[in-house]
Amino acid sequence: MVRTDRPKRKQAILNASLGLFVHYGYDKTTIADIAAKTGISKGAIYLHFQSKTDLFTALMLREMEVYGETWLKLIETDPKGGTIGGMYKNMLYALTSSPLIAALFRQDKKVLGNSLSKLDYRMRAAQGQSIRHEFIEMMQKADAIRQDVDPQVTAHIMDMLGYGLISMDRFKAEHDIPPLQDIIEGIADLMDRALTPAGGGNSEAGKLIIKQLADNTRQQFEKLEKEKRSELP
Amino acid sequence: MVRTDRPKRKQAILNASLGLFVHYGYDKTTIADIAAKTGISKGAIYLHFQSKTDLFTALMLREMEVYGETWLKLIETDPKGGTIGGMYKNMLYALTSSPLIAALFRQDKKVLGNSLSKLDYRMRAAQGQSIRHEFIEMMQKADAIRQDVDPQVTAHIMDMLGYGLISMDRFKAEHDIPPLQDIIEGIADLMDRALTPAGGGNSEAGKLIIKQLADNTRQQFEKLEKEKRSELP
DNA sequence: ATATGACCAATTAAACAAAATTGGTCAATT
DNA sequence: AATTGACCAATTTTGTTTAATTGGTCATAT
Repeated sequence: MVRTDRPKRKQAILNASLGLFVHYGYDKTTIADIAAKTGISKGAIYLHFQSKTDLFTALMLREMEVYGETWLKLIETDPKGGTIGGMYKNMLYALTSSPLIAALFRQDKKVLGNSLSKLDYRMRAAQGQSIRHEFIEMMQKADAIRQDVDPQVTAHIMDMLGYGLISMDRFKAEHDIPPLQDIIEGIADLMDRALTPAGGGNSEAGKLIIKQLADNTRQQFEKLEKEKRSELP
Repeated sequence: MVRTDRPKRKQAILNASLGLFVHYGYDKTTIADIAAKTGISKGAIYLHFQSKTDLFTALMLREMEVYGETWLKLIETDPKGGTIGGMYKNMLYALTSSPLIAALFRQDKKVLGNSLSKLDYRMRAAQGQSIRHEFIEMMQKADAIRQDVDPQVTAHIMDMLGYGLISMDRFKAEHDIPPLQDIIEGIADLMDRALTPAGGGNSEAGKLIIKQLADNTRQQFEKLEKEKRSELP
């Protein structure tokens, strides 16, 4: 009777698989690999997860929650978190802090595997994590963004930048890309200058909306996780 | 002796192949296809081009020149062509006006073929068509861009937007993408607001530099074409 | 001189079998 | 009760052979 801390081991498995999935991709990572890296046997994996797909989904959900929490923490900490630039900056920092979420965001088949469609429907729910134009509209109503910009177009441009941030390495050599932090700060500066209303805008109201959005996102992820947990008693 | 206008037929071949290359890609487009679409025989193709690679290179060079000329014309016509936003807008319009150049810019293997490396070295010369930070610096010296932005980062962000403009359809559904023109105008507006110096900047000096850049690019392409033409008498 | 299309060598794709790998199970062990 | 790892069916990869396609040529025709 070798008692082990079940939740702890479960996390250890997820930790080991995170590195493997990011490095080798879903298809090329085997259960045996994960077991070996965790330091347990193959069978033990199935004491915690029904299947490989199930393991991957669980990992994704965990990462999503980390992402949401990181984001929320950044917003609360950042005194400039109420401006559109500050908000975007924090979102990008959170995004780039989790390589798996970044892979999901850019629909990276190398990482996500070639049979992405077979994966849990929850994955797809989270894929729509792009900037919604409704959010831009809310920020406009709160006077945190200039009234005369097109919400659809602005949201799309923000998506382009988010996409570019995690994909440019495919098309530009590493040494031609400035440090990630510099790019993010540059984008934030650009956004602030271009989108802040003439009078400076209402930063407090902005912060409230952004907090709402981040919390919404986090709750959504949490709900997905609960949904999943309740599947198997 | 069925006299035909050689240059005219050569262009007809290039016209036919442009559509085929863009639609089916380099690898899946056969010489027979091109001949059929042009309405001539397979052998006749080789009266104008040494090889398939040669044909493709010639087409690319032609498209590059069209791109350069389109750009230059837009700059000269546009009264706001001296601002950074105006400049970028015109570049993007020119870029999106040629699907092959766009494919080259985003290194699209589907279109360019899987053995891109075997293609003419000239192709690779033209791949480096990203925004150079030296250009941003020149614009700063001419007081057409704010002094306090980082040239490297700004150039890179512009690259990200250019890349996003021609690649987002891979990652967002067609119906979630605003009309191309709206995006380009939106980006130009963003650039102008964020990068124009406080006093409004020196638009005339800016225009001069931009014209120089565009003309430089065009001349570079022209030189490549001459280089190529002189290879076979 | 210009153009054609049958023809060929060479590359690529299809088909198939054989070998190896992998997700998942379970009797045996601790 | 917890854990293991040999085991298995099923899928994936690899190797091989055959068939089809394709870039390019050239004798022939106009």
